[in-house]
Amino acid sequence: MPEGPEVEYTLRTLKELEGKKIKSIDLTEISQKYNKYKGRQDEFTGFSKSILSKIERHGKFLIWIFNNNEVILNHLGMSGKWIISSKSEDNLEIKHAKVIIVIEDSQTSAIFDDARNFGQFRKFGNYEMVMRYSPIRRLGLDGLKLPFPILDFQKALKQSKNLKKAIGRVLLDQTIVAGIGNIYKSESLFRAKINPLRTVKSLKSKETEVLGKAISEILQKAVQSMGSTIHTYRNPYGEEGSAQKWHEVYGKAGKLCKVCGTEITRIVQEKRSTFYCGKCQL
DNA sequence: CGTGCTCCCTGCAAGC
DNA sequence: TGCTTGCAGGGAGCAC
Repeated sequence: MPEGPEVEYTLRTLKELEGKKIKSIDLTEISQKYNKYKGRQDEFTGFSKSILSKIERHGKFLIWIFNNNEVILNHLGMSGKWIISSKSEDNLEIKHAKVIIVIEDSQTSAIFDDARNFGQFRKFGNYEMVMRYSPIRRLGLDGLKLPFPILDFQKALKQSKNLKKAIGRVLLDQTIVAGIGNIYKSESLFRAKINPLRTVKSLKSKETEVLGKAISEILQKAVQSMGSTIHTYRNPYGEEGSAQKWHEVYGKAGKLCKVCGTEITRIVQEKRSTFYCGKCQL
């Protein structure tokens, strides 16, 4: 389940492709089963012979920039992953491959594999068009930015639309902090000892400061662990992350809190699971 | 323009 | 054992 840290780790790996010449960007046969890819191959023929100049991460989005000025907006969704392969026969074994980027004059290709089809891979005419695209334009501060901009975080929380909402749901709002997903939401609140049901309005300045620090520490630690592997996530070399080994509350409903021994609670906020310790988190 | 709602999709685990 | 059910998850696109 890629969140900001998993996308960041993916980016760092994919950066080895920067500066390389593209032979082709191909949508796979299986991709044509799905409306979001169907009949779109023509959009990607113009990338042949272009150079991949740079890949950027904006929140959980990856933006692929090419020297033909065209840009690809890419999101891993919940099950999407990139696989860097140096053997073409590998491609056949990847069951849900949607896109194959072949590098010129090498055996290397990058394959976008996305079992649940929540991922995105779409072309924009240029970089400015992507920046104007609403989900990108509205992204809030980057949760992985160092040092974490505490004051900006506190200011963003204070927007009137947030005040009556529970902090557990506001943390998933990418227009506030970009890069937090459901796992690190619960883990950050546990680290900050804040109950996910607390309204934003009820949080004292000191508490939001502690929360901001907790978010930053959790996300950084997750990147260092190569992300969390729950079900599907792998980095582009097929390696699993290890952040799930230090999760304190996520997915641990009914298990005992390591700090106080109380059973971890699972609740549903905005149709998303939230896990917390009712004793530690007030 | 922002907000809130439904839908997208498959693999896996739990329950029967 | 084998079937059904529910859950996992972030964003697109739409109506308002």
